[in-house]
Amino acid sequence: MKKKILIHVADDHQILIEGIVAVVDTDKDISVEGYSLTGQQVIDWYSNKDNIADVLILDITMPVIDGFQVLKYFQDNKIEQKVIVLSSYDDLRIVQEVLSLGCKGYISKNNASEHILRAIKAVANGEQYFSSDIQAVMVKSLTGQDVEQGHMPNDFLINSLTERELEVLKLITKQYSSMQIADRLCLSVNTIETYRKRLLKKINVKNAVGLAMYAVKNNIV
Amino acid sequence: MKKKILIHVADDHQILIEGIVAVVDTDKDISVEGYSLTGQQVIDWYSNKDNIADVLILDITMPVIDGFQVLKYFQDNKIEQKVIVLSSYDDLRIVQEVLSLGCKGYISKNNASEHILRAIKAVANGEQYFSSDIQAVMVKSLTGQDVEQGHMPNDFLINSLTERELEVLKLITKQYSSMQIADRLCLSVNTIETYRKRLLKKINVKNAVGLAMYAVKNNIV
DNA sequence: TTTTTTATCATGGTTTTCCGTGATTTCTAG
DNA sequence: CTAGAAATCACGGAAAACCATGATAAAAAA
Repeated sequence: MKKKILIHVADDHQILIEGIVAVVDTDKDISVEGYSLTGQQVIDWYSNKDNIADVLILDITMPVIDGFQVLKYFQDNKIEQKVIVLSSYDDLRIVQEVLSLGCKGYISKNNASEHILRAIKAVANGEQYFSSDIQAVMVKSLTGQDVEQGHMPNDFLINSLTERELEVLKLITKQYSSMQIADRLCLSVNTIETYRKRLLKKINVKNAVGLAMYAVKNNIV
Repeated sequence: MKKKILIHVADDHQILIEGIVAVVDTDKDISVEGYSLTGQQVIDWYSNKDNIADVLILDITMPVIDGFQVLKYFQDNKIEQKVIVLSSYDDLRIVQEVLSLGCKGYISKNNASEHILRAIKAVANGEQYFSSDIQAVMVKSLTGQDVEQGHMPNDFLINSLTERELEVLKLITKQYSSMQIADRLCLSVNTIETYRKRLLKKINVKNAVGLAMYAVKNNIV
């Protein structure tokens, strides 16, 4: 008898975990080792025992410590964990980001149930796996087509923002004016305006609204 | 033998439906009649056959036609359907909004699995049901405490925005300037500026960023 | 150590947003 | 029928955001 593939599931919505468990239970080759409801729990688990799971199913959107940070934790601590990211967003930048953080598969929640079993088996087997809609956006971007309402020519990812830029960005989303931000951070207004300009350029949006939308999308807020 | 409670589940994430089915299947008094993956499917279903489900589990966040619109459809067509709203957000305004649209229960996805069975039975029985974290925000608001980072004194709900206002708001979130919006809608720039001002006042935010954040929160975008 | 990045500030000019205030028309609900 | 939304437009002024460009010091990386 073959050894079962052990998976660990991390998602802040318990009900979604139940869904995955239900689907996975229909397959005799896979079994759920355990689950985490927060990013912190995942990190705790991997810091205590040695990793037992063959594959980690990881939600990106979690409060406090999100999927990105969990992946960074693995990277920083040289933990070689096969990870499949589960996300509501089919944004190419997120895909790029998690891939660069060493994740092996990416499936969209929209059609998770039909892809998850194949994804787990593929990744456990050392391959990569992407659900069909994610493949679609990847192909689109390769063929130069517009992806996600049209601002794809950006090499600029979340982590290319510096601490300060991120700080300013957050305050912008709180509707602070440049002057208020300057006061808050004890800096010159000119400096803040410079950050604004840089953010606009880096993120490649037209105005503060674009920055806010970007911040939301990448759950910076 | 008692009759089973029939439920219908609507959520755009298939995997979440599987989760609910898995949980509900553990209870002998409830069974899942069917499910919908889009708001349109829900409406279609209720417009064809006569309603068979005792309770509808409805996700608020769905593309194109969201939960709000489904509830409005019921209201407009005098369909008396017991509905439990399932949401990722514990924002009081959303709770108020769905309640005013005739929904009988509201549970947060965060702890859906522990509340869903009780919620279904309560609602099927003509009662109301709210998951614990939702009750918490309701209590907070009643005791006058701040709910959800502090701007709760607004009588201004999503539906108090007119069609035009909503249209302008959407374009603002797409980073259009007033002039561009005017062009797009074939209106005077002055008119658009008027809408901007009205939106700021109604929603009670400082600037366009605030409008964008509001739009995101209330999934207008 | 040299180069690059980050953080900081500045000047001057253009565009856009924000604010107050008020007016007309059409449509709708009392 | 009439009062009130809703949609439309206008003017003038203040504030804020956006744009271009460049500079300096410290820290980090190569």
